[in-house]
Amino acid sequence: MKDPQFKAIVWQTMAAIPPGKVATYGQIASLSGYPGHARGVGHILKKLPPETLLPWHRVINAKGEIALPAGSEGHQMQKQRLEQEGIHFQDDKIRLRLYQWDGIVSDQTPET
DNA sequence: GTTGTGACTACCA
DNA sequence: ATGGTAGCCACAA
Repeated sequence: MKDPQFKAIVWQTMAAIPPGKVATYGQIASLSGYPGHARGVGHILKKLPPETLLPWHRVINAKGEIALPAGSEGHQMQKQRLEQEGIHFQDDKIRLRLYQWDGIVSDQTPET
């Protein structure tokens, strides 16, 4: 679809992620009203300016890890920020995945 | 205009 | 459980 609002909505959804919690691209897309558009979200994040105030670091892939290439600038920063928010990592993978805010649905933890 | 690429996912083998 | 494939979208050339 060609919804010019897509980007804006994604931004809002992303901004709604509370500290200490993270969401996957797919969740962002779904919550934004566009299920299945995870990739679009990813691209939008990439397009975000470095000085953005959006909590882009709280967005991770479905595997529970940082989507950015390991070793890249963003990857390191994101990991650092997440740990700063109290999110525990385990071999570059997030252990706690809490998708739950504003009374919105929650996701189960794979593995557990 | 089409083609290719990418901070993704879900599904099937 | 791991690996390959197809579907999605936005953007650059």
